[in-house]
Amino acid sequence: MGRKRADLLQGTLDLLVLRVLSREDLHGWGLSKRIRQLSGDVLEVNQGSLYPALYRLRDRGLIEGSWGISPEGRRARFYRLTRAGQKEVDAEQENWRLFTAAVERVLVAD
Amino acid sequence: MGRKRADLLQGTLDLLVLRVLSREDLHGWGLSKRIRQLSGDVLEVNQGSLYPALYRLRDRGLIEGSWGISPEGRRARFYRLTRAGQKEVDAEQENWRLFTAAVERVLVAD
DNA sequence: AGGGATACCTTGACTTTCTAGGCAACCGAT
DNA sequence: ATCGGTTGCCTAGAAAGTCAAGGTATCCCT
Repeated sequence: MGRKRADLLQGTLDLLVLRVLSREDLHGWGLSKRIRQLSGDVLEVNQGSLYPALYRLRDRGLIEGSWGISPEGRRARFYRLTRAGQKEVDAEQENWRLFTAAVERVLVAD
Repeated sequence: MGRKRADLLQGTLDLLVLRVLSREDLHGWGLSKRIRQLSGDVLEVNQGSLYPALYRLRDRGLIEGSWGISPEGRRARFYRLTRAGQKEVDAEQENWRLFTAAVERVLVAD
């Protein structure tokens, strides 16, 4: 019900995850912290949204996961972009830009 | 399943409707055409999304509707912003800007 | 008579997100 | 030794918004 700040708009989470993973392989927990940090503490990624999103992306063949050891020395599953994911992130970002530009046009119309 | 663009991101429709109504009173059909036109034919508003959105906004007390005659001479329900709606549109727009700026920061990081 | 445009409205499925948990291992402090 | 905090993964159920696909009615033009 209440609209908090930090609530994500449907569809943006996939793009954010893909874009961050396009720069570095990360595990879920780290991804969450990275997105929050990069966004300047504006975007909060819920675990309950993140993991389902990762499985979605994996099922679509855009990312792959493998177990490893986190910088903190814990067992963690690291994700990396597949070839398809590298293409998808560019497409989705282009899309996002087109979309926000269109919204902006409506917002500022004369 | 397929993701077309023109699909709206959840949450933006309310803002678009409020912003357009903040400049002119319109009925559903006209609102739909106006948003498409202002966005440069990028944003398509489905009737099945628009009417529920209008009722939501009405139930939240942000807009009011009244029957009238459209420019084409047809019976149509015109909506206008309430006082609360005028405040809300500014708040939601500010919110949208903060959100997109945060996303952009993640997208272009280093 | 028929088709197209205008205009309103509803239903059901679908997708995504959120809330709110659970589980486990590790670490520092008491 | 145990307690709380952190790291880390995962899931179930509910809530919300959008979409596809309808239906209804009136008006106008051919």
